[in-house]
Amino acid sequence: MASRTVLEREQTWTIAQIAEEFAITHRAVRHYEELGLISPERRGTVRVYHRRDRTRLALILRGKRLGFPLEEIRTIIDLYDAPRGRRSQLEYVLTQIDERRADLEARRRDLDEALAELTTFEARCRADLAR
Amino acid sequence: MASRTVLEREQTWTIAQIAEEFAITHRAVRHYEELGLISPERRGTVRVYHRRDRTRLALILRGKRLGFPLEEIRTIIDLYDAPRGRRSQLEYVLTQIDERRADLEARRRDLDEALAELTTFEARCRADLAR
DNA sequence: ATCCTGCTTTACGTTAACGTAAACGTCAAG
DNA sequence: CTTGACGTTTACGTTAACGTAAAGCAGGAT
Repeated sequence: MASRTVLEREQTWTIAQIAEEFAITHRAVRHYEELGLISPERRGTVRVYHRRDRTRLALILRGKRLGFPLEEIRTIIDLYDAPRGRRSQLEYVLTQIDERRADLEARRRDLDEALAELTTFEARCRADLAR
Repeated sequence: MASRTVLEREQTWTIAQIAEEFAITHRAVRHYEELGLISPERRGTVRVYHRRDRTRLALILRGKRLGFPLEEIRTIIDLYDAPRGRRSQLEYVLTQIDERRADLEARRRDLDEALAELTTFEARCRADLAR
């Protein structure tokens, strides 16, 4: 029993460690919490972060890099650990997944287009240079 | 000479037509102008838009869909019709292109990652559903 | 006991990207 | 010649995503 508690005691982090590791400010971390994107444990008044929170933070930051607003990011990552008990809920989640996929694929088309233009433009520049 | 002027008279658009076509407001169009992203001709006090402006607007909106800030979008599309006269300028433009490409490819990695996760998540949901 | 360090809340400030009047010019139609 | 229908400038309002003090608690070191 003693070894069990030791082995299963999962690691936690402070807000400073989290901020440091993800290269953001504590203010930003709390802001994400205010918007309901993460909800760390409270020990008394102090925030304690678990692996779950780190996972969500990684998703948040990737969402930001992709240019999504925080509110939208929230609905997305909430989707990932939504209760998928009843059949109706599962079906709802599946439709949401489809919407998300459509959005992401549209973005990828834009992105590939931009990259393609960049390539042909570079070719023109190199041609000018070789002149 | 008469046919020449008729044939070469290039088409122009009003701000209302532009806004309509791109599904944005006239206010947004003027905002982009204030930030120097487009610079339509002036006939007296009135704005006259040419094909060039439409091209830039398309680039602006795609940049927005990709989540870039307008200031950054400006530097990007300015790059496209920067003067590439002197060799030094061409070389500068080429380095800029490389930076842009790196940025876009990083985004694509994020995007593909997100899509992959979505796919495995969907599989889990479908499995749950088939239970 | 006090001091420092880290954490907390509260609250006002800031930047970006427009929205939203307000108030005025203009030109073709009635 | 007076409406409209568009166009223009000026300017203040709004939302998102934090930044930036300010002021206070809490626990370990001296």
